[in-house]
Amino acid sequence: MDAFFASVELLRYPQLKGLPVVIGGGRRKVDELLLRGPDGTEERERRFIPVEDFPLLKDYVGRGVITTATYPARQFGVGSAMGMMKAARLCPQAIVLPVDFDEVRRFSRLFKSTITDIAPVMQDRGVDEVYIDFTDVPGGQREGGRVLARLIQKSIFDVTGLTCSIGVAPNRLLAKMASEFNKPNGISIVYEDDLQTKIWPLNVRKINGIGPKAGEKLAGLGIHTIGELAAQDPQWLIARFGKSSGAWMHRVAWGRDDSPVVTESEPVSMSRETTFDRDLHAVRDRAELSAIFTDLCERVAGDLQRKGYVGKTIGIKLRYDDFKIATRDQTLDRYTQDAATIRRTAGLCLKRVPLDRKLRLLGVRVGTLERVGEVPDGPPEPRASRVREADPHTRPLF
DNA sequence: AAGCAGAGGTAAGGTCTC
DNA sequence: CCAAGAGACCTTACCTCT
Repeated sequence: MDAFFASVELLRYPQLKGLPVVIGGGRRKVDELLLRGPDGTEERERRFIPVEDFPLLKDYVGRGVITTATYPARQFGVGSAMGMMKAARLCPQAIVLPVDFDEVRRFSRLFKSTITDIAPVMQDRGVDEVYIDFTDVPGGQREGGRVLARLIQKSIFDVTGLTCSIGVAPNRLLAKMASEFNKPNGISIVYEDDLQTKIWPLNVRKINGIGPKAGEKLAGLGIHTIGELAAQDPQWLIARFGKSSGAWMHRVAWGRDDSPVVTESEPVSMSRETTFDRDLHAVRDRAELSAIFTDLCERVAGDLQRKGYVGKTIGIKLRYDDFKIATRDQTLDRYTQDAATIRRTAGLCLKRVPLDRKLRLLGVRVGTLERVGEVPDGPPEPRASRVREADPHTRPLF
C-alpha cells in the first residue's frame, strides 16, 4: 500500500482579498479586523476598524519586513521578508496592517485541531503548514488521496473561513512541492510517475532545503532545473557540496525521501531577539542596551518557565550595522530557567565579542533544554570550563 | 610515554524554513 | 540606502575521555 503525505498551507487574511495589503509593521492590535468574515456580514462588524483607515505603505516609517502580503499587493512585487522601505517603493498605496500574533496562533490551533480530528498523524511545520500521513486514515488512499484532501480542505474552511492548498504524494518531499502547484485553494496529486513531467522542469529552488546559497552555487555550476540536478553524478555533487548535502541533493532530485511524519518533538532551544529602532553603540548607548539585554533575558526566562523547560547553554547573538553576525555561548554546570542566571552568563558571553561596531540586533538564547522534573543532576565536581572566568574587577559592559 | 581512534561535548559560524 | 524573529540543523574545529 502506498503512503500518502499531504502538505497543507494556509492562506491567511483572505478577507482582505481585492485590496493591496501588507502585514508586518507596527504593534497596534486589530483583533476585530482580522476576524471579519469573507462577506463582512456578521454583527460584530460594527466594531471593525475599516481596512482603509490604516496607514499606507508610503507613509510608513521605521524598520521591519513584510510578514505576508495579499495577492493584489504581490502583483507589485511585494512579498514576504521584504524590507518595508523597499516595499513602499514598489507599492506605496498598499495598506499596512500590524501582525496580531495571538490571533494568528488562535487560527493556527483551530486549523491543526481540525486536521488531527480527521487524520491524527500530523507534523507541525510552523503556524500555517503541516504534513499529514494519509496511510492509515480510512479512505486516505481513494483517488490518490484526493478524497481525503478534499474533506480536510472543506473542514478547514468551514471551521476557520480560511482556504488552503494541499499536495498529496508518495512522500513528504513531493507532497510539499505538490502543494505549491495549486495555490491558494487547490489540491494537487503527484504520483511517482509524474517525477519527470512535473518535478524535473522546476527550478532547484523549489526543493525544500535548497535556499538562496545552494541555489546560487548550483546556478554557477550550470544547474538550474531539478532534472539537471538529477542528471549529475552523485560523487560530483558530493565533491562540491559535501558528503551529506551532495548525496541528499541527488536523492531529492530523484524524488526520493523516506523521512517520516513526526508527530511529537521536543524543543532544542528558545530565544528572544530584537532589532533596535536605530543602531546602538556598546559604549555610547550602554544604558539603553543594558535595559534591552535584561529584558530579553527576562523574556527567555519567562518562556522557559511558562513552557516548563530548563536549559544549560546560554548564548548571545549580535548583528552589527554591517549585518555581520557574531554568536557566543557558554554551557553551565547546572540547568536553569532563572532570568538573573541567564543575564549573568549572557553578560560573560558579551565580553568575548568585539564591540567596536554599532549594533542593530541583540539576542539571547538558551539551549540544551530539558523538561522541568526530568533534569539530570549537575556534576558533583564542576569541571573546569574552557571559558575564562570574568575578571571580577571589570565592570560589566551592559 | 607517546600516539591514535572514536565518542561525545562545546563553541562559532552558516544555511534554511515559515 | 535597505534586509524580522524564532527555531532546527549542518559543518568545522577543538577539547576531553576512554
